[in-house]
Amino acid sequence: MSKRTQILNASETVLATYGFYAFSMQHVAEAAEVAIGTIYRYFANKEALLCELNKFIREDAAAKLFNGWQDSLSAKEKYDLVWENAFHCVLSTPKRLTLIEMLHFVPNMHQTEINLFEDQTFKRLFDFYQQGIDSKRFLDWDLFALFSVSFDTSIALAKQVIRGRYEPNQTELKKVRDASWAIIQNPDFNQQD
Amino acid sequence: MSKRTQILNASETVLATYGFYAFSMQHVAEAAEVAIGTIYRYFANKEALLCELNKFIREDAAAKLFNGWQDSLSAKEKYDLVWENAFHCVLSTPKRLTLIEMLHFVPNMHQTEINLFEDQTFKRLFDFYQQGIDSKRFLDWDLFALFSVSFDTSIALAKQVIRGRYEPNQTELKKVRDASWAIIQNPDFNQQD
Amino acid sequence: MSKRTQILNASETVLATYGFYAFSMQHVAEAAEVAIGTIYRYFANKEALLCELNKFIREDAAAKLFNGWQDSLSAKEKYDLVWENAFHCVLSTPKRLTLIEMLHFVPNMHQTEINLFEDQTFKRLFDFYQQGIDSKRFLDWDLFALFSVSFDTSIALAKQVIRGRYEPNQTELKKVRDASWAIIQNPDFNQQD
Amino acid sequence: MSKRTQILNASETVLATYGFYAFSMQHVAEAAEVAIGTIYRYFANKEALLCELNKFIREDAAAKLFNGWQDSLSAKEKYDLVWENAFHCVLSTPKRLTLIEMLHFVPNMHQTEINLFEDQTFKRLFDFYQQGIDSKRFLDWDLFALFSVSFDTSIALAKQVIRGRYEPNQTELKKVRDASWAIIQNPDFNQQD
DNA sequence: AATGAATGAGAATTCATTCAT
DNA sequence: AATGAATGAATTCTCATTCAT
Repeated sequence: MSKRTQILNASETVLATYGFYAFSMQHVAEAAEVAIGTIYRYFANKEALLCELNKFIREDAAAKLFNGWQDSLSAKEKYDLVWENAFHCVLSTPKRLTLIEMLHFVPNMHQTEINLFEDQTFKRLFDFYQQGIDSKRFLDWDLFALFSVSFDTSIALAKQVIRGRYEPNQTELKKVRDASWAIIQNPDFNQQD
Repeated sequence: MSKRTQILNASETVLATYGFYAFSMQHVAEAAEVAIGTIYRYFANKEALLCELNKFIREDAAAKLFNGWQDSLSAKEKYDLVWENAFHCVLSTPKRLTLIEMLHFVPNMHQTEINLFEDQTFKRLFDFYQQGIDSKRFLDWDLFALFSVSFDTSIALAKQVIRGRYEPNQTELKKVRDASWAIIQNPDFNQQD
Repeated sequence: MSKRTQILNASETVLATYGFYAFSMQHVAEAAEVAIGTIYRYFANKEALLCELNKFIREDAAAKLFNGWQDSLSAKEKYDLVWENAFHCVLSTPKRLTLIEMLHFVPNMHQTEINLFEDQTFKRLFDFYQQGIDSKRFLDWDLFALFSVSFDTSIALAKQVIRGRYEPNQTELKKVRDASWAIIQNPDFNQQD
Repeated sequence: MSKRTQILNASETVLATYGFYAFSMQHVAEAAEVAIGTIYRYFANKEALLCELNKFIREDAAAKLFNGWQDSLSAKEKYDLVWENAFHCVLSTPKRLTLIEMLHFVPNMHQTEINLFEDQTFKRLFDFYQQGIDSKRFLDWDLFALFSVSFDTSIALAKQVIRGRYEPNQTELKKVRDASWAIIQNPDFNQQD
């Protein structure tokens, strides 16, 4: 693993452990097992490191999200895959969602840039929804309104697990997932089936 | 407004504006228009201030969430009220959700304490759901699984608005809200109606 | 003495002792017997401290230069006073000339600003020369050409003393001083006397 | 040009541009277009580099000062040559005087060593003055007192030009030069002429 | 109760120097 | 000989906290 990646991984670990509250270059250096000066060979300063970490995390998250995706899968299979990937992804790195939120506060990290970046990494998911809308398979709502009642439920549920409020249960999980799929279906279209 | 409240309000403002990144007692003192020393008359130290801020924000959020709640309202009316209150509450203080996440990282702020505190502030909502489950009006799922596909959609949608991805639209909003209500209804129960 | 002055004095001492080579805020703080943080209460940063030091030194030098000046003195008495003040001033703070040179290298310290400042502090001397030129008492040269062969000799001589090349000797000193006065006299004017 | 000379030249450039304030081995390496490690092949460390630079600058200055010097020239011609060489030398490398001053602050660079070195490089000029004194052509003053009212005026005038206070003018320049020559002549001796 | 100057530990950053290639 | 990545001590600067007024 390259020094750069080593440092980025260490940064995520430190941030997830201590938060910004105690995110120091010293801690990162120790966690990455490099000298402090080495960090500055790869990143101009703390701010730059955090910006790069932002991208790094989002890219990694996107990769995990689409793990197993094949164009040959049916729409429902694709949905199930992504919904479950998201659920497990949040659970496996429970602090990440918070990290992503926190990284919004890094100076010079602007929403529009982040959105552009997200557009690219989540393009496949956005396209999937847009096709559903265009083909009348899904309700004729705004894409992001559909999101909030379907895909986002996987994240909402995972958060309840993280908070210790909910024990994941395979059967019930499938029910939630299927309900979130059902809710966005266009009744008219499915009658045609 | 008491000096204490003045300081807590200023703290939220500073935190929402600069994040932890630049959350200093100096900034808080300036925003609250008091001397630094004065903060220490009301809060033992920075950590204590942040813990109190955590409670302060949650209490305020809870109050806003149940604004207009009356026991005489019907179940659906109660749901609509809370769903919409949550939606507008997130929109009116868009950084709050992140603040709440970030405050988890303050040392000596433990998940179990927070959960206990949340249990109290959101008791009414939890009870509302539990009654729905017990009376078979809602699906026989875990309370928090229900949450994730119903109430949580208001927050997911508000977040899309904050991200600039979605323009709130009264008609569509109601559709989302109603769909999130519909999805947790027990079909057997409603047939009885 | 105010803390600010304490710090400026200490800064000159440290700079004169170690040069920029080892001019650290730590050294200044120790020499001024204050905490490092205290320096930052009076000066925004190291650069600002050096800029203020520049002014401080120049003001002090100007005060010493004109010590004893009275409008009632004759032209020659005024010249002798300033020439000798300059000579002793350089000798009493032998590193100052170098400091002044070095301070030109502080970023954001620009020649035009310095000249404006010098114009004010040395105004009396410039006026004195200008009157000499206008009244035809002095040679009809450029003011600063006159300077270089008269007033500047006091500094050139003092530097030789500092370098250990020359032992000041009251009688000879007067000869140099008087020669430097003689050289700028306008022969035509003095014939009129 | 040898790598060593390349590095010394780059050192002067960097020093003249940024001062000690930002004189780093990194900057020198970039300016010299060599790798940092290469500097250490030619100079033991930064201090050694600066000491060598000191010599390098002084040797170069001495060479320029006596450029065109021939024993066959008359005393006045020699004086004019050196006076003007000095004047143009200061103007062509305006930061050098300050550099030389600043290099005094490099640790282990002692005044006596520097004087010894100067004695060698300026020997010709010192001898010239001493012969003038011995032959009664010049005033019977200390050598360095004579210096301050004659040769040093060329440097004083050049400094006024650097400061932007004076525009060099060929005719006037000669007047200043000649006046500085006239002032050190022994009237008794010249009557003999 | 309120103030804000003073403190100094700790964080970010720089940079001389080393050393494996 | 030449390179430049890696190091970590030293430096600048910040900021929580104290305390005399």
